[in-house]
Amino acid sequence: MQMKKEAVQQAIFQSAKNEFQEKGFEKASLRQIVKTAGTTLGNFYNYYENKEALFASIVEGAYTGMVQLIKNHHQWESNDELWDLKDIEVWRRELKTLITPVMPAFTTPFVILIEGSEGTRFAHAKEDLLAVMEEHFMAHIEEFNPRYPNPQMAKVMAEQLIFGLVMIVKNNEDDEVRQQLIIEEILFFAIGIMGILKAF
Amino acid sequence: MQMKKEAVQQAIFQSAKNEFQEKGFEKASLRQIVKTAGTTLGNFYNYYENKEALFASIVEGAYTGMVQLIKNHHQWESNDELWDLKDIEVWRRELKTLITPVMPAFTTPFVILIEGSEGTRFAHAKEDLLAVMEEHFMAHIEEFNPRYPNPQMAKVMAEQLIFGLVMIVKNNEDDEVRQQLIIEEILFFAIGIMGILKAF
Amino acid sequence: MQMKKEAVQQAIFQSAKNEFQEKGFEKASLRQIVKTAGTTLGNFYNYYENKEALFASIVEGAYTGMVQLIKNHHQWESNDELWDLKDIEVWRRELKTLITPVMPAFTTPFVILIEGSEGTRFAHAKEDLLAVMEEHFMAHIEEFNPRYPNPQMAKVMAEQLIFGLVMIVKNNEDDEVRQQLIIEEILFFAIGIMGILKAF
Amino acid sequence: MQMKKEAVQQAIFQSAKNEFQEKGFEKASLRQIVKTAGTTLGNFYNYYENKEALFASIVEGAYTGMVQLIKNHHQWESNDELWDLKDIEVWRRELKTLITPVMPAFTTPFVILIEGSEGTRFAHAKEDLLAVMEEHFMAHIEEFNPRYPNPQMAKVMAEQLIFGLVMIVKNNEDDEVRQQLIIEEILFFAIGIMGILKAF
DNA sequence: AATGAATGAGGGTTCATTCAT
DNA sequence: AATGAATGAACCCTCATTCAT
Repeated sequence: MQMKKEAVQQAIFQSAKNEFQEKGFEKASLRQIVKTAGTTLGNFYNYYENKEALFASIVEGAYTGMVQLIKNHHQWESNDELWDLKDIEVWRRELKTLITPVMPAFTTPFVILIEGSEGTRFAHAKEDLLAVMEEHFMAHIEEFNPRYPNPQMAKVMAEQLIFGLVMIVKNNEDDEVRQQLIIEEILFFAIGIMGILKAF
Repeated sequence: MQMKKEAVQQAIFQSAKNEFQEKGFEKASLRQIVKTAGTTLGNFYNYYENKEALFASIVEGAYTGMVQLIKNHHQWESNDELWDLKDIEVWRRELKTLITPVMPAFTTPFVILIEGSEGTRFAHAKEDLLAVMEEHFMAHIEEFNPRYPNPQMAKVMAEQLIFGLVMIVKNNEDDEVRQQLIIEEILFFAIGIMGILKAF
Repeated sequence: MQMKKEAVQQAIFQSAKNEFQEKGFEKASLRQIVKTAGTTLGNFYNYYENKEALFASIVEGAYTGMVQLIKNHHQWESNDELWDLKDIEVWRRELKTLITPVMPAFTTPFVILIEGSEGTRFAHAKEDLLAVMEEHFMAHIEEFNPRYPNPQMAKVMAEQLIFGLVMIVKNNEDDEVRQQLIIEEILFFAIGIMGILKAF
Repeated sequence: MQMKKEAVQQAIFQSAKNEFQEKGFEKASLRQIVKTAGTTLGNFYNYYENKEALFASIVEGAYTGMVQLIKNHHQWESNDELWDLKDIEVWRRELKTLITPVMPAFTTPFVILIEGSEGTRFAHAKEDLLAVMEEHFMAHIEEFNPRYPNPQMAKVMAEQLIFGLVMIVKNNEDDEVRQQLIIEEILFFAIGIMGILKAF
């Protein structure tokens, strides 16, 4: 019973994407993955070196994309004059052009990378992204209201925003929809933060 | 070597709370729990029927509390006249009185219930809370801007808010701090949502 | 079906000693060991941390004994005036008093340590002993015939002597017999070496 | 990508020789062998029936050579008048002419046959050779000192001599050097044995 | 001649749970 | 109340071998 190589590889890859998204790296079972893919455990090792290599093959692209994003994160700030605009629709348009080029980053592998990489060499990815985001939020607090008494919110915000992005990707297959929701998400954060900072 | 019954039970209970919070139900190891508790695997079964019963003992209170909260969630709406207040400090004061009675709900067991109950009979708890919250956010959309083109954000908001509460509890031991951050969190959501809804 | 703890531990230990001696660490099968010991694989881990810990429990004593022997190996030289004695029976008596205190080193665990420790943290033991022995033989060559044209024999001698000791232990259970044969072995080496060195 | 048949066969053969010498039959990995040989597992079976057939192809010559040597071993004795010669240099010359014709026997395949054939139909080869050698040494004991109280040394000697030959071949590539060391080895044994026998 | 897909058995290890003591 | 011996299933992984292409 022989299949085309690529077909099995693809079957394993897809099956693994599902399993890893549902359970994360550690809880995911190779036995389950290969069963769903319609092959055997022994045969799996004709396609991937081991469990972690399979995981890496799924997540690697998302990881390097994320690293790039982090490296260029100072560019985000450059557009912060937005904050002064009164018309929210202008924000939406601006955000759209800003977001479009990084949209490829927000796919299922990104979700797996953030939520499911404990136990792998990518485990630090989430922390790294988190650190950058927290710093970013902290900078905003410093800028707009250095006397804001709850700076711990910067971390909460960071975790929440990343989690929100993950949820958007997870619950929506369509690229267009994802982009629109991400725009709303960012808008929501911008407005919310300005709101709680302004008042003190 | 015999200890007072209650002391052992407490040791197991505390140790389990840590283990379950760190790893969730499925990844948590009874061997690790009893080792930290200073007893043995065999003895464990003198105190709890099995792994899930131990989990239940930790999470049950938080669960029934959550169910109560959900049952009474129509009361939340009643105070939504808040939304019209201009002075954000008034909101903060109002929220404080609103939040205080439900603060006991937001403790470690709540975190475990939401994040770590996969594989137990409490697995649905998160979904239930989520459904109510989503409905709640949806109602706000309906009320303030029925033509808002991204109603999927209701679910994102719901997941995000719950996650935010979990993060606040997880990262802050002090009750006072927790409460303050939860107030900021809710404020943040209120302002953010109003912001993205208003404009259309 | 419950046995006395010590009985099972002993059964595993003995079974493992056989298996390790026959196959060495890497080829030895835990499944085979526990089957011979009359227990199950799962139960094995109630007695030993893992395969290597079991191996270590067998070999550790022999290893530290060997290290001591090596540390004190300069004492061997001090008695080399023996070499001048004409009467071989005097040698035998001298060797007996020399050998007696180190006899406990030459047991089955020593055999396993030398022959079967590849793949464990004891893998270097054989090399260490070898190096000391080779150096020892080389010193004799230097002393008695620095012009001997085949100094590579020092290494061959070293490997052969160690191997001979291992064989003696392996093929003879009785302590008395072992000691006598070891004496003959050393005598044999002494005479043989002097013989091939003298002539040049 | 097709190679000349013989070239592939040779590549496998050489690669296998290394692998079998390093690890022995059972621990040797066909996957490793074919990888080093630059071909694939599947293709391997176009050249050899299975793992053991490959092993046999390497070892067969050494085995039949050894069998011949054993069959003719009575000839060894015929030259034992050597033992009476006083001048060791004469022995060396005599041994050289005696050894030269059998030198082709002492090559890598011989090493593999002796050290690495466990798990194959050649497993008994070492025992066979050993038996003959032991008998040989025993005969010397009978001849020179029938009252020697440690006849078990015959077996030790046999094992040691074979092992020594293996070590010499293993550690020295050059044929000339091998031959010289083998001569020294035999000399060493002759002198050593005479030494320990004489005295009783 | 050559590839690599597929199988099935075996390797060491961890786990929750049961039960005799 | 407490121990730890015992089980059986599941985990990831490697292996020699077969076979369709």
